[in-house]
Amino acid sequence: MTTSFQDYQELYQTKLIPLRHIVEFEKGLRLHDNPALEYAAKGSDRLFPVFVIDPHYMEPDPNAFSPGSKRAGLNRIRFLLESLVDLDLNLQKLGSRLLVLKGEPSEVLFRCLKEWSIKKLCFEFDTDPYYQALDDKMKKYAAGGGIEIFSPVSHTIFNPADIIQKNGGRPPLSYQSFVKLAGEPLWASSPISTELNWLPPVGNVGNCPISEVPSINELGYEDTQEDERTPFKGGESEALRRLRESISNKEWVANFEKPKGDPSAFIKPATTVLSPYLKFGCLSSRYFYQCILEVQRNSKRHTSPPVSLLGQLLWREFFYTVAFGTPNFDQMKDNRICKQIPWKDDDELLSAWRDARTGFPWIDAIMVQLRKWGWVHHLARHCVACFLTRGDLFVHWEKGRDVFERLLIDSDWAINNANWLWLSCSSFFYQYNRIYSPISFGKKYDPNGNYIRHFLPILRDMPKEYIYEPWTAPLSIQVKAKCIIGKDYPNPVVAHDIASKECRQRLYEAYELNKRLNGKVSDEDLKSLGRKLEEDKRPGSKSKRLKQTLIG
DNA sequence: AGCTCGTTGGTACA
DNA sequence: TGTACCAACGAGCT
Repeated sequence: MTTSFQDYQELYQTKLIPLRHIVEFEKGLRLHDNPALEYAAKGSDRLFPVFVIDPHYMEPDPNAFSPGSKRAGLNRIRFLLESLVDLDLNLQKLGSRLLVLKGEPSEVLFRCLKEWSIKKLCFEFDTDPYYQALDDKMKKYAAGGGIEIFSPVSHTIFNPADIIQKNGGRPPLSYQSFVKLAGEPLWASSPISTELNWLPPVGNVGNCPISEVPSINELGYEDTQEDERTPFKGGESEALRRLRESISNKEWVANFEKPKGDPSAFIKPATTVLSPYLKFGCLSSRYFYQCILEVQRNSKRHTSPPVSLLGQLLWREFFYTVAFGTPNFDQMKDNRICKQIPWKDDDELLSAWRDARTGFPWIDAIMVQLRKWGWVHHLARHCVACFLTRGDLFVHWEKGRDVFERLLIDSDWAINNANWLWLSCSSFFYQYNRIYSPISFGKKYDPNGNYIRHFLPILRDMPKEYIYEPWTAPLSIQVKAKCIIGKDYPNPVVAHDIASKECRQRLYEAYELNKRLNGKVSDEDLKSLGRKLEEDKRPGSKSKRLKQTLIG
């Protein structure tokens, strides 16, 4: 004989069956300011803190271009595992623990809900398409089973849906209009909860296969050497330590100006490096916001958005909002805010860029740091993204996006795609004449080339006069520096002066096409422009025309 | 239709 | 270190 749903209701009310809740962690790997966790804990007798290891995300992929899974490089997987270990430890301090399960997340969760007779399922609201799909499945299932779902917005400061609604159903497309719409968060003047001092005990897990947080080896990876690993350690504890360290220098916080940061600083990075902790929710963006606000209130003067530290958090909010409100945000096709541009499909140029073989030391050093550390300075990201797309190689921004998405420990679906749209002049930013020089930009910050020497040791002994353009060094100098260009270090894949001019011309024509067709550019239109541009490139081509003739 | 403004360019010149 | 010039974009507002 089975027990009906109504019978269960009565049993719960009379407390014959303890009230069992699940808090499921996706991002939000923290105890502080975690509304889903607090709500799940409230009024429950048994709390099951769950994390599901999705093989799709975590299983080794031997075909990938770098160690890791299909979707994530090993540095980010390690960062995630460290964050889970820390979360588990922090839960244990309150008499709870993290229950790790493996499998397709919705299947695993359905089973848990059934096996543990769960009444409430709580998880943080997530705007990423991958989690939206999962969360929708869970909501449908729960609705059919009389299970309450609580899914608060706590990964971002503002609710993207609110902002979009305020703007008449479409996301604002400029930073300033976003800031105006967003205003101050409701809780800006009243402290948010950051202390959690009690959790209900974990219930009997029955037949569900629970494991500890796996190690890298247990997931099937061979561990990399220490100098190939990111120096940044995952977890809430490390996030809060880093936060306190950053904000302890009040003057630095108050006077922060992003564009003035030094992209070549690597012993002590010019920014907080809190991005990976925000990405995984080891650090609450709302708590971070509150901390910065407090420093500003106690300072005589401080910088303002967009360049201030608070302004950086608002960029994150802006991009989350646009990404949430724009269908096909992560591609050029069928993306209403993305310019249609006939990018080249050139795997050789792409792999030269990806594998740090462009022959431009500034670019290659950044790509080495990206691969080893999983983090590079914001402006360094700009340089390599511009170089790959509109600046020099004219390779599709989606290709570069994929590489960043894999290698960055802070790679975040909304922010990564937004920045590639930005840097490729596909959306948000359109001044395609402004191209970062792969030679002079880095030199400005680091004339001696210390950054290059560190990440490209083959160029360690190259005199500073040539280190940004080693192909110009006389052979005798190359011999003395033990680095022959073309043998020990590659020749440049393009001549920057020529390549960048050509890119400008291509962008000009693509913009003209978008204007003429009012953004409705078909595949055929794009292909035909692509062919025309290739034709123009040929020396002595009859169809070669300059901008001036087109304007006239 | 016209206006202002825009997270962070490069180069030449004072 | 500051400024003019390059060439001239779109979003959002009036």
